[in-house]
Amino acid sequence: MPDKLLDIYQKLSAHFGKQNWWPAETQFEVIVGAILTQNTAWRNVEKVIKDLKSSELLTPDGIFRVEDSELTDIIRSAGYYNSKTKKLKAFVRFLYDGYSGSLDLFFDRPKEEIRRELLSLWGIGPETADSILLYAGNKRSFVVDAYTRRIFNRLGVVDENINYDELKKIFEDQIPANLDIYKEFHAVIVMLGKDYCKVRPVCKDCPVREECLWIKKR
DNA sequence: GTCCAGGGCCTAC
DNA sequence: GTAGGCCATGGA
Repeated sequence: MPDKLLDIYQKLSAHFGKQNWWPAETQFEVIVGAILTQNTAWRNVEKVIKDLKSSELLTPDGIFRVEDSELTDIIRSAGYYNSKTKKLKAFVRFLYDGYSGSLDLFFDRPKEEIRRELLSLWGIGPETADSILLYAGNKRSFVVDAYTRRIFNRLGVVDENINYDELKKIFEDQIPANLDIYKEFHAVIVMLGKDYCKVRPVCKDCPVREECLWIKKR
């Protein structure tokens, strides 16, 4: 069944509707959100984004200039505030060092090159790099997260211990080379994960329960 | 009180 | 190269 992934996508898409991810007004807001939401519930990030905006700090220049202690204070409710302060600072320092603080310059290169560079930064791992590439840079780079691995393991598509790059490649090999599908597929995966496919799943009314092997062998 | 959330880094084997 | 510990808040 070569089109299994697309089949799942159609079902999720029909069930959840268009998500128009990532919810952000600027490229930089996507990047900040991607770092702040690492292992953190999005609702805890929303407040911080709002506060950064009202403090007029949600720009490369703003993050570059703000004192570490003030930044830590503002992002506190997103958790891991010490390391996230360092991560945000590391990114804007890199952006100024290499690209005069310009995201347009930064993104105006082949995606493989951008990805390697993002991964070399402290605090940016594969998921954050791919989120930035896809939702801030509009590059086709599929985002894999804990939900993706859990869901497609339960659906019988992959082993639960499959590594990040292998799982990413499976998606990129099988879905159409379409930016909108890349964005929406990951978005509805997260919706499914949040609403149904949690660590302790809520299988009643799950839109893909018919194809879920995990339910059957439970 | 316990578990979990749109990860990633560091250290030990 | 990988398993385990660590980082921390807020909601269920």
